[in-house]
Amino acid sequence: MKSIPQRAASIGAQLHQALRDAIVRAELKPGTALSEAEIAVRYTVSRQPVREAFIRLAQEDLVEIRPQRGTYVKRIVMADVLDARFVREAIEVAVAREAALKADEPAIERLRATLRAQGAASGNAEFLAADEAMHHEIALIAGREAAWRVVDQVKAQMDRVRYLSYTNVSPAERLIAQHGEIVEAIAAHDADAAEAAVRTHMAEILLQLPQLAAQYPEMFEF
Amino acid sequence: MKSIPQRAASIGAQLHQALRDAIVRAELKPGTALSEAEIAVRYTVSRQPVREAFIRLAQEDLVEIRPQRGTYVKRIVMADVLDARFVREAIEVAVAREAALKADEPAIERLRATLRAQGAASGNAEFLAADEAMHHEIALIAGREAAWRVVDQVKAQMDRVRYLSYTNVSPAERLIAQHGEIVEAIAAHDADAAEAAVRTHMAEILLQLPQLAAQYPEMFEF
DNA sequence: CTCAACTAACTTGTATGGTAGTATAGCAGC
DNA sequence: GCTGCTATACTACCATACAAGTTAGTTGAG
Repeated sequence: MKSIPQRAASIGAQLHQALRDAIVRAELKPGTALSEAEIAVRYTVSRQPVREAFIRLAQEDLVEIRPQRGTYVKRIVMADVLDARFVREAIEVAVAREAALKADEPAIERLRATLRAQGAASGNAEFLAADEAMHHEIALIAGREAAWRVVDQVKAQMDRVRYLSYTNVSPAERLIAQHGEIVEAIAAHDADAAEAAVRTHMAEILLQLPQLAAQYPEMFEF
Repeated sequence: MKSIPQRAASIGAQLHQALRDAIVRAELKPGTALSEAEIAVRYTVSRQPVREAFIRLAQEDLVEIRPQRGTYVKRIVMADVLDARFVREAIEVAVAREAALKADEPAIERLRATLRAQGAASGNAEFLAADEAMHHEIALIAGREAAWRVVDQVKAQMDRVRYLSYTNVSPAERLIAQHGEIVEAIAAHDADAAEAAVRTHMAEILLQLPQLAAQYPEMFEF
């Protein structure tokens, strides 16, 4: 871990990261009005970097810029979440199949390690981080880092939903068990089983969605 | 076609669109140095909107902004093209399967119409536009507009390759025949056949890539 | 009381000046 | 001829000022 000086990222980029996190974690609630000027004074920077961060966020569909009117945290649109799920399933199925073919012993051990880490996680945020690490690791094993970046972008819409409830609707053990099946399928180099396990896992969010939409209606659209 | 006044998009957004087109069509060659100031005078606007357009392009991996150094049109990275292909295949396979299940008679007729339009297309740009229309139509039939937006973004890396050669390596008849198979599979509501046809079609670019990389080495990296 | 017009306080969009970091060409010294 | 410093001409980045559009509230006429 030789993290050399590494020129600090531009203010605009830092802001983008910070705001993105806040939106995904629902600290900035859907529908909230942002304002270049307001954010600028809060972070004691000029409006320009804030504006640039907004542009990045708009391109990720996390905020909506309405010219001369204001910039708003996008409400969670049911259809968008379902579409994100669809895309994510398609990509992750293909990734998992490749991982099942390519996985060697050390790779499998790394997967099992992330599984144990997730079991030991305490708290919602930590659990979700471990969840993400697991999926990311599979992509790395398949040698599809770029594909993971697409998934990472798309799944922001899904994560917003997951962060809504501190105690997830789906119990942790259930999700960990699903992860276990994926890992074992990959370890067995069984691509079909891996595909099936991923599809089952990806269907899980469908169970949470209606309940959360009923619980937080002001955050959803439609 | 009632194109109401429709507030003109911001200069930054217009520039983004224009530059994106120019890059994908290889009018701006890979490796070219851009410059906020230079583009600004060329379009007679200030540097700020140019800067914002650059940020958008950077997020799409079409340019690389090197702080205090310059902004460059990204070279075509072989691995990126292959990854884009991988993601696109994963998504379009899933989309085609859904389309095969959902397609009704008028939808099938629209597909056949795009096929005829492609046969009548003259010139490379027109042909590629028809190609894109075909894939887009399938996504619309499946009701996966959002998924198509992801494909559209990812496939920019592939289109850059396709625009390199005015006479595509793969003859038009061959590609049209492949499209025909996809359409007929969807018309027959045969999801498995549709999947197979899409995978065959997506493999086509793999044949062009090595030849083009050899022909235009200065545009590639690695 | 009703409603239209004006005003004031917002919003994002654009232009411009200045700053700091980077690359390069030229010159001095060896 | 080669190396190392220095001036200079770039670059992206940030701050600030101004412009133009939107919205809400207030005021005044009917």
